[in-house]
Amino acid sequence: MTKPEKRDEIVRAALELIAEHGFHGAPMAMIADRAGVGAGTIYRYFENKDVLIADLYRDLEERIYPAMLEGYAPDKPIRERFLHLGTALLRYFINNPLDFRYLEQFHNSPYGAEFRRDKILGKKEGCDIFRELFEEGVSRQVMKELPLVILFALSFGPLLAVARDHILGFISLDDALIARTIEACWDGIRR
Amino acid sequence: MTKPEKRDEIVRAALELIAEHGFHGAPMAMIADRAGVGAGTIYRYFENKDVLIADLYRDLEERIYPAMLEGYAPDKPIRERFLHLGTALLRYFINNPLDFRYLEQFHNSPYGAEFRRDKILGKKEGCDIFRELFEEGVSRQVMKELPLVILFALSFGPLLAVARDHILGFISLDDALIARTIEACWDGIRR
Amino acid sequence: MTKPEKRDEIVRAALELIAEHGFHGAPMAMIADRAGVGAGTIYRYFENKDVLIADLYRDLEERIYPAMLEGYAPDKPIRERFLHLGTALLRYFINNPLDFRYLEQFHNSPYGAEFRRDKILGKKEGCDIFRELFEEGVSRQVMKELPLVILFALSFGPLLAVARDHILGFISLDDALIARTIEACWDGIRR
Amino acid sequence: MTKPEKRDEIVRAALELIAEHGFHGAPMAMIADRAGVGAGTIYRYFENKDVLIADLYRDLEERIYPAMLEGYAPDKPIRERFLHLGTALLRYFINNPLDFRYLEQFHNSPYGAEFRRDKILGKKEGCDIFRELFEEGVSRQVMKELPLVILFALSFGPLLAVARDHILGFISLDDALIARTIEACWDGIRR
DNA sequence: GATGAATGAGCGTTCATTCAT
DNA sequence: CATGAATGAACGCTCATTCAT
Repeated sequence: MTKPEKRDEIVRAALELIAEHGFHGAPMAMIADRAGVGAGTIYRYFENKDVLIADLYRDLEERIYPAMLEGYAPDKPIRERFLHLGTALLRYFINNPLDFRYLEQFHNSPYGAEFRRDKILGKKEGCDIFRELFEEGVSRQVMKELPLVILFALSFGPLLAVARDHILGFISLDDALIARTIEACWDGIRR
Repeated sequence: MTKPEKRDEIVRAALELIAEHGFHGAPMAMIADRAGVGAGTIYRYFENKDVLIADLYRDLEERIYPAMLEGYAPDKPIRERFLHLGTALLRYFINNPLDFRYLEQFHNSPYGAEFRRDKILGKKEGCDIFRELFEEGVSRQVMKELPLVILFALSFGPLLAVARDHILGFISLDDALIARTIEACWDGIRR
Repeated sequence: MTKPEKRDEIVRAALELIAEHGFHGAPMAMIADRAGVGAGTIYRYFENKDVLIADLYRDLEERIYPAMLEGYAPDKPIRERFLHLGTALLRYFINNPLDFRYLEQFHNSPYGAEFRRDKILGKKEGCDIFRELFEEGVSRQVMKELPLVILFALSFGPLLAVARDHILGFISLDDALIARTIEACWDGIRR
Repeated sequence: MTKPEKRDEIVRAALELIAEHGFHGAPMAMIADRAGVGAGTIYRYFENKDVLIADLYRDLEERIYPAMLEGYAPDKPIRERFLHLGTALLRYFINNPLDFRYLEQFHNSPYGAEFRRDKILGKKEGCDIFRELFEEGVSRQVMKELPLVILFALSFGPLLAVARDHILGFISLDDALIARTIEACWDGIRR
């Protein structure tokens, strides 16, 4: 087994366990076990548990960004672009519930404190596309003239809540419901 | 020092520490220390840490509900009622950031798993008022015909996100901004 | 409630709880509760838990001694005297299982270490009657010429074992079985 | 230091401390200390304290049984067989006082409650040999026609008492005294 | 004198991390 | 390199004892 494969196994095991049982329910020994490596091996790839957790988070972001951008057409109207991004993100969460659960665990924990500013996608890559969209929307007077942070909240707030409800089984989202939900988000931010 | 005062000190200390550092970062000994009591004393008032955490949550709910209902006029139009409740809740969180942070910690943890369904205010009293409002709004065709769960998400999602941003200092909400935010939420759910 | 009554209640409660659940299962607070007194009150009558436990033991001894001597006729033959004492003791244990269980708990614990030498009845009063009997039996060549300690062992060993078995329900002793058991003990020590 | 050596050290330390001070007087930390290992190390070999205690007991049984059967001749007369077993057992206790003290602690404790019925050696292997002997003795009319439980009591009761007295230094048993004691036990049960 | 709330040392146990193999 | 046995600090919790009322 070569190096990157081992790292992947560790990351996968950690994601599963933490998503399912929280940080509390995922001791390093258990992660090592599930990954099929020795406990000490984890420390060859990650300095300590905090670093593992943070790296895992970054891995996640890098998976979400391309999923969101697939089929994205920057020259379409703002509304359509918003609907595309929102739908893609919500779909990603629904199709990757472990990722979603991990994200929630991470954000709501001391581990994620330093990353919190960045919301779902941080101020890095993934977020830029939304930021640009919002800035364009505001300047073109298509969206409400509200601080970016609030536009984010109006978009991601419902989106995350709805994803959680679906994953926890409180509701079952089909394509129609997803579309209507994202449209309702749009109603919240549009002029 | 009489009985209720000690209980209050413990509750206050636990709220502070848990809101600030999470459940993990608030050992019983530290809570006792901050409360100015012996470690064993906590167990005179709370059977164990889980019970302390759950009781703390219930205390919180009982403070939020009346704050939200103050000045509530059930005979006013649906929109105004929604704005009242949303504004009151957001204001409460802004004025009681510790309560808000605790609530978030609680919901996102095994402790709060059983309460999760109930969203912010549980399916108990506090939530009923929102549920009734939504049901009335839908049946009177003032609100979108969406599942209740989604209407909740469209309302509370942004509200909580905005509260978090304010408390973490990413934005400073004044009365005007609060009003515009809640109105944007309304735009999301209204027909 | 006057002083001696309170003491009695404490002693009774402690006996019950310790006999039933062992020293481990009988915290001072529980004893106080069962006795209907405050936790601190126990310390007016007993310096600490060890003293309570030792005093309780002495109380017990003082109840057993007269029970054993009732109807004892020092001028009867040695065999008959032995049978009387053995039967009386076994009967006492069967009729007072709590006392017996406590005695066992006590002897087999660090608390009883210093008393162990004295066997069931210590080298005090209660034991003297047996010692005298054994000494007389040996010197009159009615009993085996064995060290007193061994004669004690041959008498009390089976007696206690049989009492325990009865109390734990492994056997049900009736008058006939009691008599035959004590007679078998006699066979063990007699010439 | 390899694996079994560490386990052995822990078992030895636990045996010593528990035999000497009882379960209460042998905290895990103290056992670890005496064994020369870290506190957590014990838990690699024993799930928890209860399991350590029960395993220790089983270890003991497995040492006693063969010691008792060494040189045992099943075709010798019943009396001789009884004398052999009794002598061997008493000798074992005298030569292994720690084992004896541990056994007593164990039987008289909640830990040993489930094993109590089985007397010294449980109803497993070790005990069967005695049971068979008694059953044969009764059916051949060599022993008194008493319930097995009582025959056990008449045999083990004195044996254990005498072992205890020797170990506590109240008497010093030599070969002659051992023989005469076991013979006295035989007198108790024989016809 | 009686109380019982308060105490804190001490318990059994977990787990992130290390390091000899 | 990879391992996993070993570690010990830190946790949640109990309970004998004290002392203000």
